[in-house]
Amino acid sequence: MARKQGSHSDITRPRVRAEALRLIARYGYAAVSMRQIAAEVGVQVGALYNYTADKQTLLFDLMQDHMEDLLAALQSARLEGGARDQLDGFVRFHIRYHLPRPEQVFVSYMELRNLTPENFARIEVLRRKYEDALEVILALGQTQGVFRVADTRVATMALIALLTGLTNWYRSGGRLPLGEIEQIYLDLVRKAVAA
Amino acid sequence: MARKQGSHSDITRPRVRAEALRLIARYGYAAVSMRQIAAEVGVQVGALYNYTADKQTLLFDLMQDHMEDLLAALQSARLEGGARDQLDGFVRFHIRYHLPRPEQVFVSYMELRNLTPENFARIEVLRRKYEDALEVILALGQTQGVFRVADTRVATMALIALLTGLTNWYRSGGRLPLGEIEQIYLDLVRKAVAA
DNA sequence: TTTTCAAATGAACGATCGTTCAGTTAGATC
DNA sequence: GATCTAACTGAACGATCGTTCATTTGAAAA
Repeated sequence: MARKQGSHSDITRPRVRAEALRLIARYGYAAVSMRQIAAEVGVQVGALYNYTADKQTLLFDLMQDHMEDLLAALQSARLEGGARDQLDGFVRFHIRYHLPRPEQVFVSYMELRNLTPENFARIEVLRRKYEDALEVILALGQTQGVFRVADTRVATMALIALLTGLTNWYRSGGRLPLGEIEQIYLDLVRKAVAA
Repeated sequence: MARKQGSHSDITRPRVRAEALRLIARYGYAAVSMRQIAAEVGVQVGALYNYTADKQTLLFDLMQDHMEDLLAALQSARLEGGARDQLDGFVRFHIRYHLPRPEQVFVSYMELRNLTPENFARIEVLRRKYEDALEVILALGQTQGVFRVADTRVATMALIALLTGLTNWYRSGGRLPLGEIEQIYLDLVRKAVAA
């Protein structure tokens, strides 16, 4: 009979994920050893292999979970209305989803080269879906005449880079409150694509 | 008497730098061994230590050289005229300097966490100088009334992220020629900060 | 109380790591 | 041709790496 309550794995499994994410975000995948992760969790290194096939899979799972959670949250946001409203919604969603998760964002953008080619391809599919959601909005605004960009794909890449950059320098408790920064980014994006 | 012509070090030294840069850009600092670098150069690993004190210094030197070359090139660009002209000049300079150097850009932005705290602080000073050059332009345009941004510092960080993002996805021989992409980015930046 | 097995230990595997250094080599200098 | 020395080799150092596995542990199930 499988143990259903108080099972150690229910506690240890998420802790492995959490400590791996924290350490990899801080020191990088290649610089973090399985022994370091185990020490932070409070187990011996061998115990980690009850929860992951190998180190590579642990990294991939962290990145895949992040991308799938991101896409699910975007779906739940249910962006509606005209292109302008949808763009506002996307910008707000992006900022509010990413800022509280600096470690996931950092790992998902910095450790791509440490994925095997197969795993890399699978993450790229998910990332592309997210980019496409923005491009669809830009294309809609273009046909509605409320946006004017020379190329929706280039504008998409540019805007996502602009938005994601915020995660790299924003620190809570900084000079400006989050709401104000959100408004500034909203203004920059609106103007950049305005007709 | 020191050998002045045909000295092996005149050949080996730049090759060590070049192969280290190439490998680190591809696999990451922590994932590249001194033996890999030596093998690419075509020497034994011990020979590398004629050219660098240790692996950390090799990384730091690559990043410092990049930042100093960047700042020197920016000085040489001699941006003049009104704020609008200076902003155009900065955007063009940034794109034209960074795009031919994807490896330097990649390493300088991705390997910051692998620097010792002392070396990190020294690189940050250089990076801040570059950011400040753009912020001065934005502040000038703000007082001249040709730009309108809610916060010059936030706008600076946002624009640099937007511009640097180009280096991450641009591949020569892609769908659009470089000149066209440059024009698209120029339009996005101009509109984003427009009064 | 006894049984059961998920969960974790602890030790070991071969491989690789950054770094050091005594010794060899080969080209410029005399 | 002899001398000199910058440049490099080749071997070694202790440490650490990812991964495996027989064994132990302890709490739920019987």
